[in-house]
Amino acid sequence: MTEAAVHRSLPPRASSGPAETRRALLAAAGAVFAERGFREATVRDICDRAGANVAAVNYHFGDKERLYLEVLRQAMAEMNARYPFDGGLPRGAPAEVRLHAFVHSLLSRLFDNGEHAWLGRLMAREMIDPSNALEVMMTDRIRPMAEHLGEIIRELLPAAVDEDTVWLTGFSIVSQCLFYNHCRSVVSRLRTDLPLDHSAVERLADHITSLSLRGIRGLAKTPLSRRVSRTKPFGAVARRR
Amino acid sequence: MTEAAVHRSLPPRASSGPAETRRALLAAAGAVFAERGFREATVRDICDRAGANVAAVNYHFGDKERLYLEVLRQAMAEMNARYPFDGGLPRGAPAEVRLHAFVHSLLSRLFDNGEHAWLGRLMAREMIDPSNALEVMMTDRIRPMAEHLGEIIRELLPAAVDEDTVWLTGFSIVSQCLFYNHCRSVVSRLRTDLPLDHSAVERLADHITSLSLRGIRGLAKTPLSRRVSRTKPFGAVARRR
DNA sequence: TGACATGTCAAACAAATGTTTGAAACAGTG
DNA sequence: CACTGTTTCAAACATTTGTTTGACATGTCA
Repeated sequence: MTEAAVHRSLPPRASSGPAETRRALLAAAGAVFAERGFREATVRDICDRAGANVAAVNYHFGDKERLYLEVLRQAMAEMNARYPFDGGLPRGAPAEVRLHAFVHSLLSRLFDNGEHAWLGRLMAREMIDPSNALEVMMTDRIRPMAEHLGEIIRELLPAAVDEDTVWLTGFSIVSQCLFYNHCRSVVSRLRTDLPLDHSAVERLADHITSLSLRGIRGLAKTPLSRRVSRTKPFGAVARRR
Repeated sequence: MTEAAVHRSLPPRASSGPAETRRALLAAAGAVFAERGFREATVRDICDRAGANVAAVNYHFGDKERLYLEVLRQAMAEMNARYPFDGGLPRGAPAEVRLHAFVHSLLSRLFDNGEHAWLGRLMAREMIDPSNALEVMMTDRIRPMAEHLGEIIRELLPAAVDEDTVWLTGFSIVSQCLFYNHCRSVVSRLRTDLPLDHSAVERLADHITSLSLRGIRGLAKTPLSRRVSRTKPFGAVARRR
């Protein structure tokens, strides 16, 4: 029995007590891990922000790494529920509309400024410095997202197109969204007047979707024109020119 | 006598000596900084790999941070010279061709596997965790690159188009390239058969360039169709729907 | 050769950090 | 109240890490 007041019907939401300590630790840890990265984040900093003792992390979570994984799991679950990549659209909607909803949902998530706003930064860190947490991200979010986007793209392309092209097209679309997450610091240094928050989502989603749709439609009509002869399928050994 | 010929006119490129120590430290530091990040990289690790004493970093560079900045400066200079973003093309070449050269050059740089292959990773780190080094990157490479790409895009778009659109289009193009740098770990987990080295450059450059060109050309013809009414210029306050 | 500047090295230092510990505070139960 | 299990806390511990230090080696040059 980890909690003292189980026999009461009220949840222990007082401003102190074990459950509150746990919650405060998770909240503080998310911010600190995203701000500083796993290694550079210190449990002392986390505990200070949570108003808890240094030993609290080890008592409640075992060690720093298990706290990290728990933080990630909770934030992923909440953000996945808040931003479904179908944007709440039915599967029968036109592919163009579903693509726009996908892009809009992804951008909204990246520009979220709520409790878990730090998740984007934390995920960017994991992609550069993969740890066990990246596998959680892959199965919980990235693989399902890729699956969903692949369906949309296949609907927009002729059936004859190969899988490589579907993937490359998906990467092209996702990359345009993630750019504002991974390169936020660069964008704000290049264009200081460009707001990198939810107020930019509509404009960016429209831009990315329309540019990509035209790119895809053209691809459907003209299957790589003359360039197809210069390219090799992946897996083939390419020689330097 | 570790090196016999310092007093001669020959540069001290023997396998030991002060200059060689410096060189070995720079080489080792680049790899370690990119692998582990500035903070997590240890001078002991760097010195071990360089075959030097722990005190060598402080003796030759003052402190860890000045070593870091020196590493970055040297690698940037070498990579900037090796991969000019105009791809060696004259300014008079058609914009479509120059765009392809730009994308090809950027991808080649990201997939470089030479002495400074680690620079891409180090830059990705800086974008997530900006330090003084990011300013060096901005002035040495990113701002000139943005300038160059802007010229190409303006040539491809009607003169009447606003600057915001030029920037967004540039971001769309660059993002598709950087994706394979920042999200390399994710891509390789999604498609294990996709080679993320120079053998993929041709294919990726063709894909990104053609998709983007169609997107741009469509933008030139149809200026955002009905969607233009839903978007606001940056700087205007956007309301939630 | 002998003084001198330059590099190199092992050892030590001080600060930071994840974790442990033992005591104290607390709450619930008989 | 006494007893028990849970939670908190200050202090301590063991490592790691950037940097310093003083001795020693090396090459230069008068």
